Amino acid sequence: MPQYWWVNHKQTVRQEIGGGYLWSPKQENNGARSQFYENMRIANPGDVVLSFANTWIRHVGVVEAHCVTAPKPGHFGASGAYWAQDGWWLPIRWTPLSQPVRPRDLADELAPLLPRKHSPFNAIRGTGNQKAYLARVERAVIETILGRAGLALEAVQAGENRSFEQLVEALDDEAERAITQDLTIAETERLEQVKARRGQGRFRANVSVMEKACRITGISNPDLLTASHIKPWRSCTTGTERLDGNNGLMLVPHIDRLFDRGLISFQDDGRILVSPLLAFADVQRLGLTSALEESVGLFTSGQAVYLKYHREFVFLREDRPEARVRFKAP
DNA sequence: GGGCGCGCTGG
DNA sequence: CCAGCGCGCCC
Repeated sequence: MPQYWWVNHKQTVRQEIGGGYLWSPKQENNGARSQFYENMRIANPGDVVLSFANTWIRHVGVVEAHCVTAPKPGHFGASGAYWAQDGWWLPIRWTPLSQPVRPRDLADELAPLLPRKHSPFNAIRGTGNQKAYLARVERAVIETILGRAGLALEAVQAGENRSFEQLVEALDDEAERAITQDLTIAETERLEQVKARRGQGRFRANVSVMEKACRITGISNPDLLTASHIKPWRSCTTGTERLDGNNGLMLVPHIDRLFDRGLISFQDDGRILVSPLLAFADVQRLGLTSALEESVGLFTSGQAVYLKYHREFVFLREDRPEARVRFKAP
């Protein structure tokens, strides 16, 4: 069953509609959790989203794939200058409404359908709710809005979504262009940084020195392992970060993706943490259950330490204390 | 299209 | 309580 969402995004509506995505920070600037940002991770492919901006709903979208960690889009410009550099990126296939809808005109109909908390819209005042970004709504809200727009929900859902791999490729292509166009970096160095995107070259060599097997599955055959970034390659801001073996794990490829989505991660005591968003069936299918049982004590002094922070994980090494991030209990 | 006040959320 | 943040409104 799909879920239904409503996004308030006046500040970035042009970029997000034009680019076919939603982007949000992972937490508020003071580190506080935001349900509206967490919803970016809860959204599934096939979910339906209403786009609200400047008092109008002008687009409806279908979520194309799960969110991934990604840097703040460069073309946001001055909008959201205070947002963190890294956030959640959720690909959306948008459809414009030939008859845009002003929810204020439907306030009486919407009032009983909207949630009491985390509502994107105040039906009494007839205004969008400040603070709300991606908000969960009932199917009936979508049907009411689309009914007024003269558009069937089925027509919106019909159509091909791009695959997760295609979308992530396109996202990474952007980061790669930035590197290849940066002529302040020597050409050989640019090449190595680009190779690191695929877990190849000097990056792989650096990681393999310290990581001899996949820490989740225990697989040690190098042919089956990908050199994966802990801080994703597309989010790295320096060549050092892109090539640093400290910023890597040898993982089997589908585990690599789970890291990218923040669904599995290491705690600083070495335990593997599985996000509640990952279904238990997935955990079993991946063969993670035994790893979970035996996961305590994977790390010894001097090895990489992983910290849980609002269900997102950053890494640090004891030999790089300047990069230390304070542990915050969930 | 950018700045300011307002009201909801979370700490 | 206060801080943060995105809307409505204003220009």
